[in-house]
Order: sequence, then structure tokens, then C-alpha cells
Amino acid sequence: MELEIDHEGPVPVYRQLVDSIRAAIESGEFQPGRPIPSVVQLVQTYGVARGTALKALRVLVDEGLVEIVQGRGAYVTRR
Amino acid sequence: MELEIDHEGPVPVYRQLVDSIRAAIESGEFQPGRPIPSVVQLVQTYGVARGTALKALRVLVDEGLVEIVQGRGAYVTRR
Amino acid sequence: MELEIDHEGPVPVYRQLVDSIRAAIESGEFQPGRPIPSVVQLVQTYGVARGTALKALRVLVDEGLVEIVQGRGAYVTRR
Amino acid sequence: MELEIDHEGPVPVYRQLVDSIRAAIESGEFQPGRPIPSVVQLVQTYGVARGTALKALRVLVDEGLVEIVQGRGAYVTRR
DNA sequence: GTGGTCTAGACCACC
DNA sequence: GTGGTCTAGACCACG
Repeated sequence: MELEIDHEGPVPVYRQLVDSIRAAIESGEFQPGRPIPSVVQLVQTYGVARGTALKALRVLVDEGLVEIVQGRGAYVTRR
Repeated sequence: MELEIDHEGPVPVYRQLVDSIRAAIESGEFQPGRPIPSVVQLVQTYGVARGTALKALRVLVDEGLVEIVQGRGAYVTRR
Repeated sequence: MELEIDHEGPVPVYRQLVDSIRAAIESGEFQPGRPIPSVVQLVQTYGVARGTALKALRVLVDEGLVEIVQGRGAYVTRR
Repeated sequence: MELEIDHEGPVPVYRQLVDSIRAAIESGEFQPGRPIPSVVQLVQTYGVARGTALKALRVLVDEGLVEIVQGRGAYVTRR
């Protein structure tokens, strides 16, 4: 998963997060059925706002790459 | 009854227990009037916390698949 | 809503919470569509453990007196 | 609550326990709504068998002096 | 802030 | 041995 976020550039931060996480999933760094970093971890690691991390999560859910389970976390979709 | 619990995956642990026990009942592995594994056995076998095993039990009782006999254990409902 | 929980008495603590909240609903103290005290408030106000407060909540939900809105809280059921 | 049990005499041990506990209730030593000593405590304090302590408890319940709440303990009946 | 999940430990009566 | 109750703490997504 890429480590740098460009807060100044033209690409929305949440988009950068989405692309970064998607790349990590497609590369196999994040395995199906395994958790992706929690919202809190994303916030701390990338220095983004909570809302930004949540927005990125929503996009990934809409794309079917990630599933949310309440009380447990966000996971890479199996299949 | 399935032997593996995925503590890292998206499915809540107590749900995995419920599904596993229900499958064993429906397959006939656990017969009506016969006991299902005790809470302590579930804890030891699957490495889950007591509260988690009890929560699974409660769901099965609510579904009518299992009934509790105090001091004796949990049994597959007859009928 | 009654203010005293008897931790030494015969009635299970979660049951006392259920009875207390139900009484407040039926008396109109807690109005339909309005929130009931949060889990954290119950914990702090009555000196009970989180699990105990959640157990009481679950009973009220099962009885149809209360409904949960995720991320917002527990509300008295309308109707 | 009396401290001596006569294991050799003609009075059944469970009866001696019953009388002892009843006396403690009637004297106010054990208050209504408060717990009486647990089965384990009776066993340890008086050196009686578990079955004996349980039998004494049953008699007290039948007499309406004590009420049992599963998971919590035995309590002096209110009123 | 909210409730949901989970762990680890304790004590209880009952069989 | 059995399940039921309770505490104290943790982490999660969601608003």
C-alpha cells in the first residue's frame, strides 16, 4: 500500500486512499477475507480526517471490493 | 461440526459457532434429544471466550434449535 | 426512571435496568421517538458493566419497546 | 448464625443447618433481600457435604424464607 | 458521541 | 460437571 498522500495536488485525498487500498488488494497485499486497516489506522497513518477515511471506505464497499461487518471491521471481499 | 474458527475474518465468531452447530444439527450429526458441546468445550476447542460461546448458545435457543436443561447442559430440541 | 440499582439483591442487575427503563417508557417519561439513556450513561449512572447494560438493551429491543439506530443510539419505538 | 454442627447426634445435619439459618434470618442477622451464605461457603464453614447444604437450601425455599435466583445466589425473601 | 464484538476472569446454584 | 450473571477492559464502524 502506497505511503504518500498528496494533500496539495488535484486528486481528492479520499480518491488517493481508494486507489492505494485497491492497489494493495489487487496486488494481494490485502488478502480476501482479511481485514484492511481500520479507520483509526488510516487516519493516523496518512494524516487524513476521519470523514475522508470513511468516504474512501464507502467507495470500496460500493465497488464490491470491501465488506463491512459491524463491530468487527472492514474486510476484503471473498471472491 | 466444522473444526475451524476464523478469528481474523469478517464473520463474527459467535456467528460462526452458531452456523457450525446449526449445520451439525441439520446434518444429523447432533441428534434430537442429544447434547451439543458444552460451553466449556466450545471455549477449549475453539479458543473463544466464554461470553462468546454463551452468546452463540443463546441464539440457538432463541431459534428453537436447542434447549437448556439447568445443571445438565444444552440439548437438540426434539421435534 | 428509578435511580437505584441493588447490586446485592436477588434481582439480576440487567433485569433491574430493563424493568426501570420499561417503567419509564410506560409512564411516558421516555417518549416514543425519543432516545433512552445511552449504554455509557447507564454504565456511569448505575455503576454497572458495559456488558450488563448491553444485555438490558437487547432485552428491550427483543420486546419491541426500543429500536437501535446505528451510530445514533437507542430510541423508544413509535406506535 | 450458630457455629457448631453436631455430626454425631440424632438431628440430621441438614436440619441443623436449616435451623441455624432460619434463626439467623429471624434474628435479623440475615436481612430480607440480602444474600445468605453460598453453598460453597456453607460447605467450607461447616464441613458439610454439598448435597447436605443444597438440601437445607431447598427446605428454606419450601418454607418461603429464602428465594433462589439462578446465576446470582440465595436470598432472604422480602416480606 | 453511538452500539456491536470479543477477551479474560470471577462467583453463583444445580446435577 | 452444567449454564447464568457480572466486571473490566479492549477495538471496530458509524454519525
